[in-house]
Amino acid sequence: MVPPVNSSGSTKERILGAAELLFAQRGFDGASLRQLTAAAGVNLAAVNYHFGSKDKLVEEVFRRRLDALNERRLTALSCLAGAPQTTLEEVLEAFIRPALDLSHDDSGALFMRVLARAFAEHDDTLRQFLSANYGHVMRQFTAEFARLLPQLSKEELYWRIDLVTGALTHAMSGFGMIQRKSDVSEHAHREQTAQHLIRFAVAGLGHP
Amino acid sequence: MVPPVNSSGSTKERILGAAELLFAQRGFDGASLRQLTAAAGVNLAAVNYHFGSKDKLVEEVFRRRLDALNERRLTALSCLAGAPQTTLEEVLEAFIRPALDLSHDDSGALFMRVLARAFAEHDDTLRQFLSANYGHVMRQFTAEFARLLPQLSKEELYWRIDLVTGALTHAMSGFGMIQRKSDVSEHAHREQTAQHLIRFAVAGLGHP
DNA sequence: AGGCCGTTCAAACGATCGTTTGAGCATACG
DNA sequence: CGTATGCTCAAACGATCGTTTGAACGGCCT
Repeated sequence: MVPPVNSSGSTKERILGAAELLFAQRGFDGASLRQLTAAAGVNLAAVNYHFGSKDKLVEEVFRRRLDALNERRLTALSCLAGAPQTTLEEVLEAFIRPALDLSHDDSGALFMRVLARAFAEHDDTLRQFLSANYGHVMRQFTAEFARLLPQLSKEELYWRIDLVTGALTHAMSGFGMIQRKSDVSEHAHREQTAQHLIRFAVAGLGHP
Repeated sequence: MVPPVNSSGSTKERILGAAELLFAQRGFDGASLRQLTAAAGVNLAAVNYHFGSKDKLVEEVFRRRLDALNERRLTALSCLAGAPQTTLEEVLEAFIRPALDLSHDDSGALFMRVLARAFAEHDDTLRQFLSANYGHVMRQFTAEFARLLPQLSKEELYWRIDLVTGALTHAMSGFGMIQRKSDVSEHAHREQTAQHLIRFAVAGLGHP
């Protein structure tokens, strides 16, 4: 049913790549270990051998991408902290750009779909994992937003951050689907996308 | 594992109610017909007898809510069309209010979770069903947005609508979770929520 | 009463699920 | 050379999945 796609890399990485693809296409429940290992071109037992269980594999799929993504986000944010006059747009750029760079290549775009699924699932185990491992990133950005938007009540700020998060997740989860017009360069398209997302986020967060 | 919850109504409606709850909690794949029929207090075979298959049951869960929801949206929109000077805020109110009214009661809020899941799933069958049955609603609102925001290019408008849709879906899918503070009335809380969503949507759609 | 029809029921169907097992293979080290 | 060690493999495990079956039940009509 699912043709083998990966023929390079270690067994662990072939599994992670195939998992990212099939989790994005069919969900965590929908993608079976048999489809997954067949697509990766590895034995069925390899998942339990290398990762322990299917759930641990799911966690590893997230960890592989989010570790690098959130590190880049925090780096970009700390670079801004040095500047005397940081703007809302710059902070949002520090948050959005790394995610856009990630979804630049196909597998990265697939991961954004996986992430959007995880948000919609409302699965407690997964939420606790994400909160425990990457909650500090969101907390740091939230603090910065609060500093830049002192006129907003705490409740109002949380509402806006929640709405912006939803918009960005929804938008970036669709990147694998929409066809880029061939008459614009890859770089120009990415720049346009970044502009759309950032200007929308600025308007949503900072409107009077 | 799942206690029976429904003890009133016809078999079909008990199934639909339990399906809404379990689809929201565990997803379309994750909720089995055995859990579902046990929660509804009906026999396992009742689903296939009354709905034909599990997939048809999923469609019926959507149809039951979306028929009324989108009819109310279109009614509210057509009421506005008569007025000489309609504002962006009024059109967004026509779109958002019916959904908020729906998620007023518990089962309605659960359905918003189901809807958010369907968006994240990117399932082709389900998308075609939604597009075929309710695409005209989105098209009508889009036309109204285009009329009210003539300065926006078609591409820019689609981007903003997509982002606003994502924000609203994300926000409303969480309504079942967050606890309302007991010191504000139900009605006041709903009014505040509506204000947050509408003002955000106005800012996201209409910013210069 | 008797036959019909819509509905419910327990039981079973084959398929597929995540996981485990134990043998087999290769490479590295003494 | 012998033997650990890390990994892969086919095969099987019990559980659970969606769906089907045929008998049983209950109200309604003639």
